[in-house]
Amino acid sequence: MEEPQISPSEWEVMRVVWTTSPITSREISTILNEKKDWKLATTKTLIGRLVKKGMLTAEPNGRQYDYSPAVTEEKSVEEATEALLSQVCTKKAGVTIQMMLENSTLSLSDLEALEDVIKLKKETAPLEVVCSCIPGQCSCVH
Amino acid sequence: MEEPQISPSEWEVMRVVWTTSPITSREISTILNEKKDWKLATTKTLIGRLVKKGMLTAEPNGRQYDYSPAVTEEKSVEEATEALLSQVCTKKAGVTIQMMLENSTLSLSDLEALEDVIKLKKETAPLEVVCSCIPGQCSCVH
DNA sequence: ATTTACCGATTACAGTTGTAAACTATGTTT
DNA sequence: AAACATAGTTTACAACTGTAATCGGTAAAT
Repeated sequence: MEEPQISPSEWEVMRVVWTTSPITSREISTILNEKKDWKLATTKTLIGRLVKKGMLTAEPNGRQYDYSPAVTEEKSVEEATEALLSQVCTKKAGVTIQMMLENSTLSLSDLEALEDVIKLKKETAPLEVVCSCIPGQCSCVH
Repeated sequence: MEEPQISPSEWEVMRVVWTTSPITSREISTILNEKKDWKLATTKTLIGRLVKKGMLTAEPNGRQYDYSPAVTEEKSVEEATEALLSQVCTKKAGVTIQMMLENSTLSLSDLEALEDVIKLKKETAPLEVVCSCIPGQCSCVH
């Protein structure tokens, strides 16, 4: 029952389809040639796997297909962030996000938006986050 | 020259060693039994792979080894966050971080620390982040 | 001294991922 | 009509992952 994941190479393809859809395999391949030294066959393989995983839909159009995303980029990014945060103790989510912040270039409006979110969250923020790690997988004292 | 990555299952082992080291394979296995239905052999395989990848050091102690981390958790988490952000347009780093923020439980002091970082970043923040995606992989107008 | 328990190392084996060639069928060009 | 180009599909194959059994050696227990 595990949700199929989008692998890094597959993600390259998804980004193209998220940006432009419907789109053909040849167009996807042409776009990706700017970044990846992939043969057309490689791109086709990745597209095929994404269709099988239910990440892309394939609409027949003549003798070829028009591909479109079956999942949104937002949802996919969200799942990726959840996967990341699931790997650290809940108490470390703060410093992890802080690290990302420090390592990213953000615009003034990005930062203001973040401030707004933080301001809101402060209204209901706990004094302390509870750790739910099993004993031995983080340094919190249970 | 690719840096070997820590797989999700291997990450479970790393978390134990980051928390307690030096530590033996049996101790690691015992701790993880709380969370994973792994046989001792499975844990040993993962430990072996981590040693081979240079993520753990193995110090002989009698007829067994004491394992310790060869990489820090901070550095590893940092690389994981970089990998995540490399998958989205630089212009979307802000909303991505915002999403993580919204989906996380953070303490008051976490939020205040974030505010401090943001305040500092605002001093040198650009009005707009430049996108460096190849054409077709994001919706920015180049 | 044997037997037993336990250690790391080797082998196993299917599924995923990265990367692509070969194949089949159908349009297109000459 | 024959040759060619092109679309998707099938097959390939090594590396990595998840999960574990088995093996070979040694320390401990009888």
